[in-house]
Amino acid sequence: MDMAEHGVARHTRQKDALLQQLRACEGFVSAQELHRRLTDSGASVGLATVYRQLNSLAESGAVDTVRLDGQQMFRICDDDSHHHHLICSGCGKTIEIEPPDMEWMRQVARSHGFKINSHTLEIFGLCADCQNKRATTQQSQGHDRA
Amino acid sequence: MDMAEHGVARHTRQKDALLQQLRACEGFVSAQELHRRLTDSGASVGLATVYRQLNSLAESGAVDTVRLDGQQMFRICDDDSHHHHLICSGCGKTIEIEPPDMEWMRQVARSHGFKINSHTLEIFGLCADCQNKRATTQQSQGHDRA
DNA sequence: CTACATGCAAAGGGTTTGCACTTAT
DNA sequence: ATAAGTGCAAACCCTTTGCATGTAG
Repeated sequence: MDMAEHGVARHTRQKDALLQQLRACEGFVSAQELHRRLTDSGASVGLATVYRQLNSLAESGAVDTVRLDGQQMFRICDDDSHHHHLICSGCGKTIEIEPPDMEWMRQVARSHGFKINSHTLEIFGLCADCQNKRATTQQSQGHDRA
Repeated sequence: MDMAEHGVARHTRQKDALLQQLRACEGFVSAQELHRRLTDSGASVGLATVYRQLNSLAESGAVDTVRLDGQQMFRICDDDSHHHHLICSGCGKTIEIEPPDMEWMRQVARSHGFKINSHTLEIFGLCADCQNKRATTQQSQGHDRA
Protein backbone atom coordinates (compact mmCIF):
# COMPACT_ATOMS: atom_id res chain seq x y z
CA MET A 1 0.00 0.00 0.00
CA ASP A 2 1.18 3.45 -0.81
CA MET A 3 -0.46 6.75 0.02
CA ALA A 4 0.46 8.06 3.39
CA GLU A 5 1.72 4.97 5.07
CA HIS A 6 2.06 6.93 8.25
CA GLY A 7 1.22 10.57 7.73
CA VAL A 8 -2.17 12.21 7.95
CA ALA A 9 -4.83 11.59 5.33
CA ARG A 10 -5.44 14.51 3.04
CA HIS A 11 -8.59 15.90 1.64
CA THR A 12 -8.65 15.78 -2.14
CA ARG A 13 -11.10 16.26 -4.94
CA GLN A 14 -10.54 12.69 -6.09
CA LYS A 15 -11.21 11.17 -2.70
CA ASP A 16 -14.43 13.12 -2.39
CA ALA A 17 -15.63 12.12 -5.81
CA LEU A 18 -14.75 8.51 -5.15
CA LEU A 19 -16.51 8.34 -1.81
CA GLN A 20 -19.55 10.08 -3.19
CA GLN A 21 -19.75 7.70 -6.11
CA LEU A 22 -19.16 4.75 -3.82
CA ARG A 23 -21.97 5.80 -1.53
CA ALA A 24 -24.25 6.01 -4.53
CA CYS A 25 -23.67 2.36 -5.27
CA GLU A 26 -26.27 -0.13 -4.24
CA GLY A 27 -24.16 -3.18 -3.58
CA PHE A 28 -20.60 -4.13 -4.35
CA VAL A 29 -18.64 -2.47 -7.14
CA SER A 30 -15.35 -3.39 -8.68
CA ALA A 31 -12.55 -0.87 -8.86
CA GLN A 32 -12.84 -0.88 -12.63
CA GLU A 33 -16.56 -0.27 -12.53
CA LEU A 34 -16.19 2.52 -10.01
CA HIS A 35 -13.56 4.14 -12.15
CA ARG A 36 -15.89 3.89 -15.14
CA ARG A 37 -18.70 5.54 -13.24
CA LEU A 38 -16.42 8.30 -12.05
CA THR A 39 -15.24 8.95 -15.57
CA ASP A 40 -18.78 8.90 -16.90
CA SER A 41 -19.96 11.32 -14.25
CA GLY A 42 -17.35 13.81 -15.31
CA ALA A 43 -15.19 13.57 -12.21
CA SER A 44 -12.13 12.09 -13.84
CA VAL A 45 -9.98 10.15 -11.42
CA GLY A 46 -7.04 7.99 -12.41
CA LEU A 47 -7.50 4.25 -12.22
CA ALA A 48 -4.44 3.87 -10.05
CA THR A 49 -5.87 6.38 -7.64
CA VAL A 50 -9.12 4.48 -7.46
CA TYR A 51 -7.21 1.35 -6.55
CA ARG A 52 -5.04 3.10 -4.03
CA GLN A 53 -7.98 4.84 -2.46
CA LEU A 54 -10.06 1.68 -2.27
CA ASN A 55 -7.23 -0.34 -0.81
CA SER A 56 -6.64 2.33 1.73
CA LEU A 57 -10.30 2.42 2.65
CA ALA A 58 -10.43 -1.35 2.89
CA GLU A 59 -7.45 -1.41 5.16
CA SER A 60 -8.94 1.20 7.43
CA GLY A 61 -12.17 -0.73 7.52
CA ALA A 62 -14.21 1.93 5.80
CA VAL A 63 -15.22 -0.41 3.02
CA ASP A 64 -16.09 -4.06 2.83
CA THR A 65 -14.47 -6.20 0.21
CA VAL A 66 -15.49 -9.47 -1.34
CA ARG A 67 -13.75 -11.38 -4.07
CA LEU A 68 -16.21 -12.35 -6.74
CA ASP A 69 -15.47 -14.00 -10.05
CA GLY A 70 -11.97 -12.76 -10.49
CA GLN A 71 -12.01 -9.34 -9.05
CA GLN A 72 -12.22 -7.55 -5.78
CA MET A 73 -15.53 -5.92 -5.05
CA PHE A 74 -15.90 -2.99 -2.71
CA ARG A 75 -18.75 -1.46 -0.81
CA ILE A 76 -19.17 1.22 1.79
CA CYS A 77 -19.10 -0.51 5.13
CA ASP A 78 -22.08 0.38 7.26
CA ASP A 79 -21.55 -0.17 10.92
CA ASP A 80 -24.40 -2.60 10.96
CA SER A 81 -22.87 -4.61 8.19
CA HIS A 82 -22.37 -8.22 9.07
CA HIS A 83 -20.19 -9.30 6.16
CA HIS A 84 -22.58 -12.00 5.17
CA HIS A 85 -24.30 -11.85 1.87
CA LEU A 86 -26.68 -13.39 -0.53
CA ILE A 87 -25.22 -12.64 -3.93
CA CYS A 88 -26.98 -13.04 -7.24
CA SER A 89 -24.70 -14.46 -9.89
CA GLY A 90 -27.00 -13.09 -12.52
CA CYS A 91 -27.35 -9.40 -11.82
CA GLY A 92 -24.89 -8.95 -8.98
CA LYS A 93 -27.58 -7.92 -6.54
CA THR A 94 -26.46 -8.46 -2.97
CA ILE A 95 -28.58 -8.84 0.09
CA GLU A 96 -27.24 -8.51 3.56
CA ILE A 97 -28.17 -11.43 5.74
CA GLU A 98 -27.70 -12.18 9.38
CA PRO A 99 -26.77 -15.65 10.47
CA PRO A 100 -28.46 -16.89 13.64
CA ASP A 101 -25.38 -17.55 15.66
CA MET A 102 -21.68 -17.30 15.06
CA GLU A 103 -20.56 -18.48 18.44
CA TRP A 104 -19.72 -21.94 17.14
CA MET A 105 -17.24 -20.26 14.83
CA ARG A 106 -15.21 -19.02 17.74
CA GLN A 107 -15.41 -22.39 19.39
CA VAL A 108 -14.30 -24.26 16.31
CA ALA A 109 -11.40 -21.88 15.87
CA ARG A 110 -10.36 -22.17 19.46
CA SER A 111 -10.50 -25.93 19.36
CA HIS A 112 -7.98 -25.83 16.54
CA GLY A 113 -5.76 -23.26 18.18
CA PHE A 114 -6.67 -20.68 15.56
CA LYS A 115 -6.82 -16.98 16.16
CA ILE A 116 -9.61 -15.71 13.94
CA ASN A 117 -8.73 -12.73 11.85
CA SER A 118 -11.68 -12.50 9.54
CA HIS A 119 -14.32 -14.63 7.99
CA THR A 120 -16.58 -14.64 5.00
CA LEU A 121 -19.92 -16.22 4.42
CA GLU A 122 -21.23 -15.76 0.94
CA ILE A 123 -24.16 -17.52 -0.60
CA PHE A 124 -24.25 -17.41 -4.37
CA GLY A 125 -27.31 -18.09 -6.41
CA LEU A 126 -29.92 -16.53 -8.61
CA CYS A 127 -32.44 -13.99 -7.41
CA ALA A 128 -36.06 -14.37 -8.36
CA ASP A 129 -35.75 -12.03 -11.34
CA CYS A 130 -32.74 -13.76 -12.81
CA GLN A 131 -34.26 -17.19 -12.37
CA ASN A 132 -36.90 -16.20 -14.86
CA LYS A 133 -34.61 -14.47 -17.33
CA ARG A 134 -32.00 -17.15 -17.53
CA ALA A 135 -33.40 -20.54 -16.79
CA THR A 136 -30.60 -22.36 -18.56
CA THR A 137 -27.30 -20.88 -17.55
CA GLN A 138 -24.50 -22.12 -15.39
CA GLN A 139 -21.37 -20.53 -14.08
CA SER A 140 -18.03 -22.01 -13.22
CA GLN A 141 -17.04 -21.09 -9.68
CA GLY A 142 -18.18 -23.75 -7.28
CA HIS A 143 -20.73 -26.43 -7.83
CA ASP A 144 -24.04 -27.14 -6.23
CA ARG A 145 -24.04 -28.56 -2.77
CA ALA A 146 -26.26 -26.17 -0.89
CA MET B 1 -13.61 -23.72 -21.26
CA ASP B 2 -12.06 -25.77 -23.99
CA MET B 3 -11.22 -29.44 -23.94
CA ALA B 4 -14.06 -31.63 -25.08
CA GLU B 5 -16.97 -29.33 -24.66
CA HIS B 6 -19.25 -32.15 -25.60
CA GLY B 7 -17.32 -35.25 -26.59
CA VAL B 8 -16.06 -38.00 -24.35
CA ALA B 9 -13.17 -37.40 -21.99
CA ARG B 10 -9.92 -39.04 -23.01
CA HIS B 11 -7.31 -40.71 -20.97
CA THR B 12 -3.95 -38.98 -21.14
CA ARG B 13 -0.61 -39.10 -19.44
CA GLN B 14 -0.98 -35.49 -18.36
CA LYS B 15 -4.37 -35.99 -16.79
CA ASP B 16 -3.11 -38.97 -14.83
CA ALA B 17 -0.06 -37.14 -13.58
CA LEU B 18 -2.16 -34.16 -12.61
CA LEU B 19 -4.73 -36.16 -10.69
CA GLN B 20 -2.07 -38.17 -8.96
CA GLN B 21 -0.23 -35.05 -7.93
CA LEU B 22 -3.47 -33.43 -6.86
CA ARG B 23 -4.39 -36.37 -4.69
CA ALA B 24 -1.00 -36.15 -3.05
CA CYS B 25 -1.77 -32.63 -1.87
CA GLU B 26 -2.84 -32.07 1.66
CA GLY B 27 -5.08 -29.07 1.29
CA PHE B 28 -5.68 -26.57 -1.46
CA VAL B 29 -3.14 -25.94 -4.20
CA SER B 30 -3.00 -23.22 -6.78
CA ALA B 31 -2.74 -24.09 -10.44
CA GLN B 32 0.71 -22.55 -10.51
CA GLU B 33 1.86 -24.55 -7.52
CA LEU B 34 0.47 -27.76 -8.92
CA HIS B 35 2.24 -27.09 -12.20
CA ARG B 36 5.46 -26.51 -10.30
CA ARG B 37 5.11 -29.79 -8.43
CA LEU B 38 4.38 -31.65 -11.63
CA THR B 39 7.43 -30.18 -13.26
CA ASP B 40 9.57 -30.95 -10.23
CA SER B 41 8.37 -34.51 -10.11
CA GLY B 42 9.48 -35.04 -13.67
CA ALA B 43 6.04 -35.36 -15.21
CA SER B 44 6.14 -32.25 -17.33
CA VAL B 45 2.71 -30.87 -18.12
CA GLY B 46 2.04 -27.55 -19.76
CA LEU B 47 0.71 -24.78 -17.58
CA ALA B 48 -2.20 -24.22 -19.93
CA THR B 49 -3.11 -27.87 -19.64
CA VAL B 50 -3.03 -27.67 -15.88
CA TYR B 51 -5.46 -24.78 -16.00
CA ARG B 52 -7.72 -26.45 -18.53
CA GLN B 53 -7.70 -29.69 -16.62
CA LEU B 54 -8.40 -28.03 -13.28
CA ASN B 55 -11.20 -25.93 -14.68
CA SER B 56 -12.71 -28.95 -16.27
CA LEU B 57 -12.48 -30.87 -13.01
CA ALA B 58 -13.97 -27.97 -11.11
CA GLU B 59 -16.86 -27.73 -13.51
CA SER B 60 -17.57 -31.41 -13.23
CA GLY B 61 -17.43 -31.16 -9.47
CA ALA B 62 -14.39 -33.37 -9.08
CA VAL B 63 -12.45 -30.65 -7.34
CA ASP B 64 -13.31 -27.95 -4.87
CA THR B 65 -12.17 -24.43 -5.51
CA VAL B 66 -11.63 -21.52 -3.20
CA ARG B 67 -10.33 -18.12 -4.05
CA LEU B 68 -7.58 -17.11 -1.67
CA ASP B 69 -5.42 -14.04 -1.85
CA GLY B 70 -5.54 -13.50 -5.56
CA GLN B 71 -5.64 -16.93 -6.97
CA GLN B 72 -7.88 -19.88 -7.36
CA MET B 73 -7.06 -22.81 -5.15
CA PHE B 74 -8.04 -26.36 -6.01
CA ARG B 75 -8.43 -29.53 -4.03
CA ILE B 76 -9.69 -33.00 -4.73
CA CYS B 77 -13.30 -32.99 -3.65
CA ASP B 78 -13.99 -35.78 -1.23
CA ASP B 79 -17.60 -36.69 -1.00
CA ASP B 80 -17.56 -35.87 2.66
CA SER B 81 -16.17 -32.44 2.00
CA HIS B 82 -18.30 -29.66 3.37
CA HIS B 83 -16.76 -26.65 1.68
CA HIS B 84 -16.14 -24.93 4.96
CA HIS B 85 -12.65 -24.17 6.07
CA LEU B 86 -10.41 -22.72 8.64
CA ILE B 87 -7.56 -21.20 6.70
CA CYS B 88 -4.28 -20.01 8.13
CA SER B 89 -3.13 -16.78 6.56
CA GLY B 90 0.37 -17.52 7.69
CA CYS B 91 1.21 -20.95 6.31
CA GLY B 92 -1.84 -21.70 4.20
CA LYS B 93 -2.83 -24.68 6.29
CA THR B 94 -6.51 -25.46 5.89
CA ILE B 95 -8.71 -27.38 8.22
CA GLU B 96 -12.05 -28.75 7.25
CA ILE B 97 -14.77 -27.75 9.66
CA GLU B 98 -18.38 -28.65 9.94
CA PRO B 99 -20.89 -26.01 10.86
CA PRO B 100 -23.65 -27.10 13.23
CA ASP B 101 -26.56 -26.37 10.99
CA MET B 102 -26.99 -24.90 7.56
CA GLU B 103 -30.73 -25.11 7.40
CA TRP B 104 -31.13 -21.44 8.13
CA MET B 105 -29.17 -20.77 4.96
CA ARG B 106 -31.84 -22.38 2.87
CA GLN B 107 -34.52 -20.54 4.76
CA VAL B 108 -32.84 -17.17 4.33
CA ALA B 109 -32.40 -17.80 0.64
CA ARG B 110 -35.96 -18.90 0.20
CA SER B 111 -37.27 -15.88 2.04
CA HIS B 112 -35.50 -13.69 -0.51
CA GLY B 113 -36.59 -15.70 -3.49
CA PHE B 114 -33.05 -16.86 -4.14
CA LYS B 115 -32.13 -20.17 -5.64
CA ILE B 116 -28.88 -21.19 -3.99
CA ASN B 117 -26.17 -22.24 -6.33
CA SER B 118 -23.20 -22.45 -4.05
CA HIS B 119 -21.89 -20.99 -0.88
CA THR B 120 -18.63 -20.43 0.87
CA LEU B 121 -17.77 -20.16 4.48
CA GLU B 122 -14.15 -19.42 5.11
CA ILE B 123 -12.61 -18.41 8.37
CA PHE B 124 -9.22 -16.79 8.05
CA GLY B 125 -6.77 -16.48 10.87
CA LEU B 126 -3.50 -17.69 12.23
CA CYS B 127 -2.89 -21.24 13.35
CA ALA B 128 -1.14 -21.89 16.63
CA ASP B 129 2.26 -22.27 14.97
CA CYS B 130 2.05 -19.06 13.01
CA GLN B 131 0.82 -17.09 15.99
CA ASN B 132 4.14 -17.74 17.63
CA LYS B 133 6.28 -17.08 14.58
CA ARG B 134 4.70 -13.83 13.55
CA ALA B 135 3.16 -12.01 16.43
CA THR B 136 3.08 -8.67 14.68
CA THR B 137 1.76 -9.09 11.17
CA GLN B 138 -1.46 -8.11 9.48
CA GLN B 139 -2.93 -8.83 6.08
CA SER B 140 -5.18 -6.78 3.88
CA GLN B 141 -8.24 -8.78 2.86
CA GLY B 142 -11.07 -8.10 5.24
CA HIS B 143 -10.84 -6.58 8.65
CA ASP B 144 -11.56 -7.95 12.06
CA ARG B 145 -15.10 -8.51 13.08
CA ALA B 146 -15.10 -12.12 14.10
C1' DC C 1 7.86 24.46 1.92
C1' DT C 2 7.22 19.52 2.45
C1' DA C 3 5.10 15.46 2.52
C1' DC C 4 1.17 13.30 0.78
C1' DA C 5 -1.64 12.33 -3.32
C1' DT C 6 -2.27 11.89 -8.27
C1' DG C 7 -1.57 10.39 -13.08
C1' DC C 8 0.49 7.96 -16.43
C1' DA C 9 2.49 4.23 -18.31
C1' DA C 10 4.98 0.20 -17.55
C1' DA C 11 5.38 -3.92 -15.12
C1' DG C 12 3.48 -7.91 -12.80
C1' DG C 13 0.85 -12.07 -11.74
C1' DG C 14 -2.68 -15.16 -12.69
C1' DT C 15 -5.54 -17.04 -16.23
C1' DT C 16 -7.29 -17.75 -20.91
C1' DT C 17 -6.97 -18.44 -25.85
C1' DG C 18 -5.50 -19.17 -30.86
C1' DC C 19 -3.38 -22.35 -33.44
C1' DA C 20 -0.62 -26.00 -34.99
C1' DC C 21 0.64 -30.45 -33.41
C1' DT C 22 -0.15 -35.09 -30.79
C1' DT C 23 -2.42 -38.84 -29.66
C1' DA C 24 -6.26 -41.78 -27.80
C1' DT C 25 -9.96 -44.16 -29.60
C1' DA D 1 -9.19 -41.08 -39.67
C1' DT D 2 -11.14 -37.88 -36.49
C1' DA D 3 -11.81 -35.28 -32.77
C1' DA D 4 -9.99 -34.59 -27.98
C1' DG D 5 -6.12 -33.00 -25.64
C1' DT D 6 -1.56 -30.65 -25.48
C1' DG D 7 2.02 -27.05 -25.72
C1' DC D 8 3.64 -22.69 -26.62
C1' DA D 9 3.35 -18.05 -26.74
C1' DA D 10 0.62 -14.22 -27.10
C1' DA D 11 -3.28 -12.03 -25.34
C1' DC D 12 -6.13 -10.53 -21.40
C1' DC D 13 -7.64 -8.67 -17.16
C1' DC D 14 -7.08 -6.88 -12.87
C1' DT D 15 -3.90 -4.81 -9.95
C1' DT D 16 0.37 -2.71 -8.38
C1' DT D 17 4.36 0.33 -8.81
C1' DG D 18 8.02 3.82 -10.25
C1' DC D 19 8.51 8.27 -10.99
C1' DA D 20 7.65 12.94 -12.15
C1' DT D 21 4.17 16.29 -11.20
C1' DG D 22 0.52 18.49 -8.53
C1' DT D 23 -1.36 20.30 -4.20
C1' DA D 24 -3.19 20.34 0.64
C1' DG D 25 -1.50 21.62 5.01
